Amino acid sequence: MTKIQKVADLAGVSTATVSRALAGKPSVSPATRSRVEAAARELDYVVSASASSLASGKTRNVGVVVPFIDSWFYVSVLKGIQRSLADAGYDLTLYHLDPHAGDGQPRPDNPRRRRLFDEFLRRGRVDALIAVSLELDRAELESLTAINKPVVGIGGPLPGIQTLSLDDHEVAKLAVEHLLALGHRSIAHIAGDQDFEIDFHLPAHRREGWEDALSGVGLTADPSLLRTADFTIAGGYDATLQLLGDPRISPTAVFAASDEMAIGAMLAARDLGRSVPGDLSVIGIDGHELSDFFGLTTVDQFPEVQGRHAVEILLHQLDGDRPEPGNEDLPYELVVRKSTGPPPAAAVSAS
Amino acid sequence: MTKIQKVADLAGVSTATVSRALAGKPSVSPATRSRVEAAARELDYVVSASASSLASGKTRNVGVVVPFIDSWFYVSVLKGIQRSLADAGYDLTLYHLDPHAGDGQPRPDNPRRRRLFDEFLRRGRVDALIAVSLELDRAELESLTAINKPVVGIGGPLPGIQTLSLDDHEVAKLAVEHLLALGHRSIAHIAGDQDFEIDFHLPAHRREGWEDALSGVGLTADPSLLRTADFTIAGGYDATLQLLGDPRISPTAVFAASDEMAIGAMLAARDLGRSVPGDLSVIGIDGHELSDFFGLTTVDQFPEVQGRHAVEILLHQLDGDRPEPGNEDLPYELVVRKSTGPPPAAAVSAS
DNA sequence: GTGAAAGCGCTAACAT
DNA sequence: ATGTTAGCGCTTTCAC
Repeated sequence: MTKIQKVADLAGVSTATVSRALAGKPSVSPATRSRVEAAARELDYVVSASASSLASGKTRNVGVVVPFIDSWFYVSVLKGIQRSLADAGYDLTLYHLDPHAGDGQPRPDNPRRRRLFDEFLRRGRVDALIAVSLELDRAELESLTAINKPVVGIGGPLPGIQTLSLDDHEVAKLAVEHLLALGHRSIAHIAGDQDFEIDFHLPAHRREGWEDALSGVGLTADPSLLRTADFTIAGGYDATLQLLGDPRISPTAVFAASDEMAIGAMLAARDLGRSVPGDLSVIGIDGHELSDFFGLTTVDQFPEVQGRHAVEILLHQLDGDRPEPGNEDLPYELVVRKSTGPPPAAAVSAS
Repeated sequence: MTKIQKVADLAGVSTATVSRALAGKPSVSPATRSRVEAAARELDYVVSASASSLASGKTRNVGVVVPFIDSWFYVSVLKGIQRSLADAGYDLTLYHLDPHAGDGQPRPDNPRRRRLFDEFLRRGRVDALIAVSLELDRAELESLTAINKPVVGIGGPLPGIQTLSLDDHEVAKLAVEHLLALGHRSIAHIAGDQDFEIDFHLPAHRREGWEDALSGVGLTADPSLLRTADFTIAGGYDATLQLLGDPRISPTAVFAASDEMAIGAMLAARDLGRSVPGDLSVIGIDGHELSDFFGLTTVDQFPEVQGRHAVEILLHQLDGDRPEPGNEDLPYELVVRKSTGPPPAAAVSAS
């Protein structure tokens, strides 16, 4: 392995100058810089990450913690993060804390989780951290502030930390208002179930958005029009089977808390011989890659952009900018496709 | 930050002993060991990753290179890798080399790719590397062997490197033979398109498996029964529309090179009023999470297990075991669900 | 089984 | 603009 001294010798300068030249510091004359660069290239020299980190205290590596790595949303966010980080010359160390695998609630005594906070993050392997949909308890927040490294959270709020999050309440309201504007009055909701409440009560916020949009036009959310599912296509399918099979209700539209559940709803409607949107309108939230294929109307939340934005903030903080604790709302956008339309004439006249 | 000297002081031993005790070395008396552990706990001490790496040459970090991070297969492999690595106390640094974003073919001059091999991997940030579906050229293979770190490839073969791979030819043959055994004689194939040939010619191998299975029973693969698509549901849907719309052919079954394309085929058949498997049988390859929901018959390739297995091999090599260059076949399994059945009676009598 | 001491390879004052 | 030097915090011979 070639080390810095050799490069210094070949270039006829000191190791300090080599270090400066290669780090792109301004205080190096152009001539020297190019001689050093030539020598480094000649010798195929690459700085040792550990030596550099030890001496400088910087790793050029960012940790990312996600609750799931096999769900579309998190993967999209991760993709955005990875791209931006790579472009900035940073590595990305991936940590996974599956709340469904016991990495969730029982915080104080969850070994995986403790280990992440007590060991992995404190080994000094990362310069900063991005926490996606992680609700942290007091102790964890303290660990984070104790290591004194920039942290940005996607999903929030998190006290003392800069976070980005979607206004789930407003997003849901927008989706339901789209249906109301089309004339729907019996709007069912497929909410995320308990297991996902860990993410800052996302299911509850979206459910409340549904309720509020309805009361906005003088309607009350009918509990029998509410079903919960696990955010998957299969879950949405089952929930819709229940909704459409119940003779006591007759929803003309379904608002699902995720695109995957909405797609499940579309498939269920079709299997029951109901046309979408002729007999039933369906809307989701996400901007999932499949929503275009299925012609699903949705509220896009641009997860990849979320990841990119988080990195941007982090890089600023690493550049020395002061963090601005608090929560920033993320952009979203209603994308109307073919799964929503006016309610069937029968329903309108009946109401 | 607490450092090792403080722990040594508190425990009344030298820093060398603290290092040994905490690293679990055998040459420490039980009494000393527990005193050191207590002191470390008391002081909330965690070793500095960079100092440790610099002194020992080991990072306890593994690099993983994937071509895509937003496709089901790679995410599943990644999940398996991440879990196993975390359990073994290793971190995982994620590198992404998108062949579709110009990170593919033009190897010698692709900056992203060069940078990964020339810089990132040589900075000494990782102890080992897992390359998923990466076909490496001579120069890259040399870089890898030059850094003299364990490497295992998923997808292969790669000269001089230990690889794991699916026997795509056999897997495809099995899928088609399943259809043949049910009595099908007109079997279409939706192959992966050119863009994916980069992965060790996976599309070609699967297509050849289709051809060979057919010739095994004296049939010839009809070129008009072959379509290509991009491995997505939408792609499979379109391809199937073409296949079923062409009046000159009348396939009774479709073998798709991936589950997502197979699901697209099922949806297309349904939209055209053909029942699956009544009018058309469909089989895929993957074991995708959606295949169960759609009742898709498939050949499962257990991607998560692939990831776990790769880590297992790596850890052995890291433990000092000699690598065994060469390729190892991965397990697969035919999973019969409801998308395949005998061909319609009309087709059978017509043949 | 434990300690002393010599690095690991680089960066950052400080000096010039 | 460049060189000198003192670490960064740990691990690992080598002694004992």
